[in-house]
Amino acid sequence: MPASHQDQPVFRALADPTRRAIIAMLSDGPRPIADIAAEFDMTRPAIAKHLAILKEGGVISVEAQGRERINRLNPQALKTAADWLNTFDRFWDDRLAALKSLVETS
Amino acid sequence: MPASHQDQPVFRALADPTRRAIIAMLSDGPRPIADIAAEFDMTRPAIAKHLAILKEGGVISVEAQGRERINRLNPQALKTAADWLNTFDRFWDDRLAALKSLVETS
DNA sequence: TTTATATGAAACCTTTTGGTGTTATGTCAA
DNA sequence: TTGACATAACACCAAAAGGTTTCATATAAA
Repeated sequence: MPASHQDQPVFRALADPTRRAIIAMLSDGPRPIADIAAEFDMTRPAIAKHLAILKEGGVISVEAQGRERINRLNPQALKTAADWLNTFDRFWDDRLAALKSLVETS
Repeated sequence: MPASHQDQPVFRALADPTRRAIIAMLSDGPRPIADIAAEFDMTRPAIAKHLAILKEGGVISVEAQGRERINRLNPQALKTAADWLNTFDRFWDDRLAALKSLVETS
């Protein structure tokens, strides 16, 4: 899987430590903004901006539920980035690479 | 493998499309700066800055050779980022996840 | 030794990023 | 219906990012 121009929003989303922490947090289940913001030493608008960038990257989807907006992780976007990185896994993991190609061609 | 503060320089290095292109380029073998810069519509100092950021992230190492400086890919740093992302692979690849745990415990 | 080449390094500029505070809006609950 | 709550939507700011041009320095080659 070659480097694609389309990957940019995902990698941008991953570039900030706060956003990676949000990703990890949402992997335990969806949450509203205020709930997320409570975990950080940062104002809610700042978190809202991070969520907007995560959404642009397709990393989360947002669903309105009454007056709350539920943020849900969309792992497929992470797979995009993982796929690109795993292109290089021949450099560090020959055993796994061999197995993977076996599985994928079966 | 949990999100680590230590990962930041690597993810920062990956955030720019030019730098990802350089990474892909160096995966075919080490190159001097001018050689890399020739492939981009950008001045050499700009490329030099990107290389500095890649080096900060541990993604490349630089070795002086006469008046040239050879830039060599260091895949281990990429593994750091890949490991973090692959933490989420249970969401998209159950078959591979199962196999992986099998391999890793053998 | 002179000249060309490969790079480093500094000064500068514009845009983006990551924050803040404030105000407006829609929804739930008393 | 009134008040509290969850969020959106500014306007604003400082610092970092991503470029540029210019100049200095070290090495190779003529």
